[in-house]
Amino acid sequence: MDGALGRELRHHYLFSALSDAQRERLLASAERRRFAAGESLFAHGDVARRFFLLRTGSVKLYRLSPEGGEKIMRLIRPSQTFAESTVFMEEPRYPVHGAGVDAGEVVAFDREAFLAVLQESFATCRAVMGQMAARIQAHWDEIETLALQNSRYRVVHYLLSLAPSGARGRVRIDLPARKVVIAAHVAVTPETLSRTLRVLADEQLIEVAGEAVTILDLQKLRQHMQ
Amino acid sequence: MDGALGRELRHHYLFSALSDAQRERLLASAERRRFAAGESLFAHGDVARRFFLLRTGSVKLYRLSPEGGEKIMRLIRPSQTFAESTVFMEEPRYPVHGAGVDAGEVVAFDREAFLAVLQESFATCRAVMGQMAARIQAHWDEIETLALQNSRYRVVHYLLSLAPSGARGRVRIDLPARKVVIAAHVAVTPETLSRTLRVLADEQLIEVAGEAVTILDLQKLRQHMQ
DNA sequence: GGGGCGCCTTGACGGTCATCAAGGTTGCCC
DNA sequence: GGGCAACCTTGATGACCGTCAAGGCGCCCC
Repeated sequence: MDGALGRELRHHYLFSALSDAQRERLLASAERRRFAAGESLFAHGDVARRFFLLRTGSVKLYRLSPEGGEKIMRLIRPSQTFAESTVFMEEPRYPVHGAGVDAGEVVAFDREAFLAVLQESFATCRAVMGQMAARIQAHWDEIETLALQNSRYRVVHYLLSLAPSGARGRVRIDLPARKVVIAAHVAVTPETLSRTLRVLADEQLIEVAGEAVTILDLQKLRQHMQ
Repeated sequence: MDGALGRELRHHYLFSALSDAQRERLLASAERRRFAAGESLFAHGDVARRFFLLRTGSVKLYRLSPEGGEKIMRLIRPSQTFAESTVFMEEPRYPVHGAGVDAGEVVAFDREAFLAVLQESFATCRAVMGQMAARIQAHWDEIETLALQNSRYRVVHYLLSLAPSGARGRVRIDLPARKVVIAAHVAVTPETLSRTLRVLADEQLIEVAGEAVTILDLQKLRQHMQ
């Protein structure tokens, strides 16, 4: 057992309402797993016996288009959980592919063990439901982004979604991944992403330096969406 | 109290695990509401005190794009619930607009009352979580659809999503709404939808008669997506 | 330091689809 | 039946963005 991991769980809000004994039970059936960049964690359609907590590195959830293009549906950052929703499916199967972007480590929790613990803790049930509600809301946002006809709006919408909610004025953003990955996430080609950022920079709306994007005036950029 | 509604709830899987007393408590705080075509039920950003069960008619959940175009995110059919996820938000606000498409009636349940009942019923918690998991999966599918670059794929993908899962060969589908509405749902213009259906018909893949679309060969249409 | 390899950028071109505009079809009401 | 209003279809045009191709830039390793 790993003390650091135990502490991490105690502060993770999916697990914070559990007793120490319950957390230990969960961890007893969990598996820690290192993964390399590009390594697959699970495939779309696989039977889902586990869900995950990312400790380090980054992970992409994606699907493959008919032509083989990969559409990234979500980028996972450390201390986020993913594939929790499979826990509640009648016939649990992963609805997407999951693979490493940058090497790291996940904790893979056992579905059955988690369900057993949930049964004893309404507070944790609520946390899980809250988490899923947040996911659903994030999906609405993403669906909205993708439905935006032109790529410029999609990119701007995405940049705005990365800015802290309370922010104003000048905001520095670190892109969570390489630009190819970002492009796959907003459903444009890397070329178009590059060009779009260029135009935005030319219009003095942003500055780009590698993976650091600075929004020069948040309000002004927001207005551009209207 | 309405006996028919009570019976309906007993067979709805979000409520079926409740005792009669619990169902009555819920209904006591619920409101029945008739709505007209186009009438708003709630606006994006409104504080959410209620979630809904549609009894008759149809409802659209949508957002407005910068230019004022309306992107329909989900079409609700009778006996479906919607906006359940707001129940679990810290600061509950509707994440989309909701309005009638065809006139009908909803039951509006009180958020707090539902939470109180949930606390007493793990089985219902599980049903809710299952429901939300299904929503999340549906969202993945929709996000995938929208990320598909060309409109033809989007339309075909949508038609396929309407076919019963076990079906084969010739399948008749009734579009769940007028074509303008469908178009807004797959994020194309009505003109493009019309042309796309025309082409598919010319290629002997489907037949269109008003709101009835017949897929002539399901397998063949599926292959067209690869 | 130089070569090679990713990654990103820039350019040219063509297909797809949104837009604008007009015509057709259906159903309803007087 | 005639007129009107939705809704849908069809046509013409042009902008946008995906594709292909080439060039630049940083980084690592020899």
